[in-house]
Amino acid sequence: MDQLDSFRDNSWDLIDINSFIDEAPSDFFWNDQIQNQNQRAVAELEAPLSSATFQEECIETECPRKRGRNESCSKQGNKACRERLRREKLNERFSELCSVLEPGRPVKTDKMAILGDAIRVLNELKTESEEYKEINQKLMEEIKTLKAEKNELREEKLALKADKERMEQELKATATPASFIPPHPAAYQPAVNKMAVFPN
Amino acid sequence: MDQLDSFRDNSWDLIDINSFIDEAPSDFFWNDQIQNQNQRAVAELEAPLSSATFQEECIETECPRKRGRNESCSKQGNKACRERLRREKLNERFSELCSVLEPGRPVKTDKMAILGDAIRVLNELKTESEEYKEINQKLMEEIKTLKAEKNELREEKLALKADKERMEQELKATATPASFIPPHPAAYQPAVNKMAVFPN
DNA sequence: TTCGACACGTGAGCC
DNA sequence: TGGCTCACGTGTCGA
Repeated sequence: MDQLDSFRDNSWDLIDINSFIDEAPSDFFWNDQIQNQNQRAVAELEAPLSSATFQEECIETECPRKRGRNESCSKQGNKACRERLRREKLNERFSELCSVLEPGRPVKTDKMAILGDAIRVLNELKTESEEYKEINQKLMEEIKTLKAEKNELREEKLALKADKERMEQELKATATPASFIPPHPAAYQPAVNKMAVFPN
Repeated sequence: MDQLDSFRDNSWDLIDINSFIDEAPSDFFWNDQIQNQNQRAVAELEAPLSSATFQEECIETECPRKRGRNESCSKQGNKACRERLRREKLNERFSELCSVLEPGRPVKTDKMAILGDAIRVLNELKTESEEYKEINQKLMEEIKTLKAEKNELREEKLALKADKERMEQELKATATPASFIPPHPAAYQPAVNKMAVFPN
């Protein structure tokens, strides 16, 4: 505000200059430049050396008519441009981080919020991953137990099957010889059982 | 961007200004304070109001040492101080993010690297979590299958057991004289009941 | 008007 | 020595 006013106070000479050299009167963006120029003017006034270098870079980058943003002054050697490039790269990282954070379209631009979200999401994902890992552990243990039980059952089943087959053979064998004499009457009860189980 | 370009566009007049006022004898003490003072001088020249506040601040903080940091000028209302506070807060976020990123002690200070790491770790955790989730799914399916198989085995085992026991009874029964022929199955039922109730 | 968020150019300091 | 990262103060813009 104050600066702006003061800029206006001192901007007249620049306006004059612009009216001379600038064939693009539709350029309304010289506020900063003017301010910067003023600062630089003073800096140069007091530091001729730095002013010289600044002069150089201004000359070398030239940018006679370059209203369009981009890397018009990507010319190396210019510290300000390099710094701006660095800032742009940083902002790209921010955007990238933001897009990774939430694939939802609208990309935030608030750096503070992006960092905060990143911290939050990072912690959430960490705990989530950890929880899944624990669940996995338990599931695998359960699988292990189930497999063991299954094996046990299978063995028992095989054993029973073997017993059954053996007994089937035994039954066949005992059914034929007429000379066979049972040792004790109680042993005949099963026959009754069989009758009951397979009445038909 | 535009400002910069336009700034360059108009930079020559500054050079001219320099050529006017420059000639400055090579003073070798152009340290920051002087620079700041110069800038402030210009600011004041252009903005008497803000310059007053700024002066105050400078007096109160003194600022003999440029990067003397800390909150010496925590004076509210000062834009520069607020901006610095904002920067500090942002840096805190960066540190926090970094510590979340790698609990390993050494905290990085490279913002670009921190953001890059954040993006990387975020993606890694995402895929990791996703993988765990898939594995969980498969493990649960496997458990389901195993349980089904186990149940099947148990049923088969029970059936075999029943068969076996039946056959055991049968064997005992067949041990009786081959000439024995039961007159009627129903007559033997009580005996079966007795057997069932007192199997031993 | 004021305040927050950014971009800017620049000096400091570190390899 | 130059190129970098950062801190700084400031201008701008939108709410």
